[in-house]
Amino acid sequence: MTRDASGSGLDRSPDTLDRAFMALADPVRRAIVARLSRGDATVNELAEPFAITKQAVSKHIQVLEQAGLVTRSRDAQRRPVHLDAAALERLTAWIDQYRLIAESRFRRLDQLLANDTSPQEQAKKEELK
Amino acid sequence: MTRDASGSGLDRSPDTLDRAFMALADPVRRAIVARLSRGDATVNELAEPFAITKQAVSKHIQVLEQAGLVTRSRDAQRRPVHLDAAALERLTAWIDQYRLIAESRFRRLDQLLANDTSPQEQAKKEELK
DNA sequence: CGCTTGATCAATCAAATGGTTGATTAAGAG
DNA sequence: CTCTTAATCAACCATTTGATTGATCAAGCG
Repeated sequence: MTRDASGSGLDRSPDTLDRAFMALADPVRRAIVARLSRGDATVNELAEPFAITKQAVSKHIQVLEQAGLVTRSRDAQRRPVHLDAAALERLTAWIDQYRLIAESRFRRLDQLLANDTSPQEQAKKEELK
Repeated sequence: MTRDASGSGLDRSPDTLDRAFMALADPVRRAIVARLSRGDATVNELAEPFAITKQAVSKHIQVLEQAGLVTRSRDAQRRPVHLDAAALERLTAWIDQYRLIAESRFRRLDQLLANDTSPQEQAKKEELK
């Protein structure tokens, strides 16, 4: 996957949506997001509830960071991880974009069925396929 | 991977969320979702815009189906694929759940900052989990 | 300075994934 | 029945990923 497939050379690197959805596809990373929603935390704090090493958690955070979902700052030798709520909102925006289209289409179809419209009008409206 | 092993009982089995986010992590599958938002379609119709075989598209649809994002029915020898808007809504619901928590926390923090709080203390206030 | 803590880097390994080609099933059409 | 179309199944290959262990780096602390 991730191959160009179009010859235009535009899709060279996986975009932010790829990384963001991929990041949330893992239960450990989702748990990290859940934890971070309540406040910033360090790698060690995040690693504690799980039966995986800190190195693994560090990698997970790298994934979340490259997906733009979290940011990291410096506080002495600690590197607190911060959840970016705006990035989450961009995800829901993408999903809703198509969800709303599908729902409005469903509502229109529902109306047609309720109104018992003439076959010709139905055929017209059905060109949205 | 995908192992809970934490005993906290948060995420146990290969969840629907896993599959759903994983499904949307692929640009081809997102394009399929975008196309399906405008109406049901067959494998061949979906495969046409892409430089991949119909078998590959069939696999993508299987992934989307196991993620609960689409359903398939029978129409003679055709098997139209249908987008499940409710499944998309469940995804946004999960994201928003934590996005809203993070945002409300940010607003509280914002209020604290407005009350003349130095950046160092900001990190300490972060302990309001 | 050496020592401890927090975090990352590096090499490695098993398992999963995306895609392909080729064969096969399901349902109609001639 | 034979042929065509739609779609899936099956075997296979290349790449990627998650996780581990061991070493390394960075920043205080005694």
